[in-house]
Amino acid sequence: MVSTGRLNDMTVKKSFDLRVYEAVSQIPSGQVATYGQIAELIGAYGCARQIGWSLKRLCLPSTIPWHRVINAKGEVSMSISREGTDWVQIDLLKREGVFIDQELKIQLRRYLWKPDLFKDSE
DNA sequence: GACTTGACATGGA
DNA sequence: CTCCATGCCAAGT
Repeated sequence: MVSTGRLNDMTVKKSFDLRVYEAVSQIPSGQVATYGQIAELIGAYGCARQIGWSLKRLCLPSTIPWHRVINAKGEVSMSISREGTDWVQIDLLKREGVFIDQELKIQLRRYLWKPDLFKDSE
């Protein structure tokens, strides 16, 4: 809910993170979603990078299935900055039954989450 | 306060 | 399919 009243910067940022977390929480086990999907879902199309930042802030005390968020290439985003949490993500996905090949490629065709939002509108 | 980087996406070559 | 350029926004320097 975006109120018309003016909010502090912290509040705005916080709400953004919260929206990200809520969207991510909706991803069912055994499925994955892309950063772009999440961004579009919270009404921030094109802001995929911010999704990554939001998740980075959270990560550790995660009741959120952050590991189900991957990039559009169908691969877990690997980065030295993550201190190996990327590999943890891969492990978690595998435990949920998501098959990942040697190239770290995931079949989006098969595991990509389909939000209820659109359904059969088209 | 400007410049560079980064857990990204999309479209054209 | 891969590589390059552009857009987006926040954080670090």
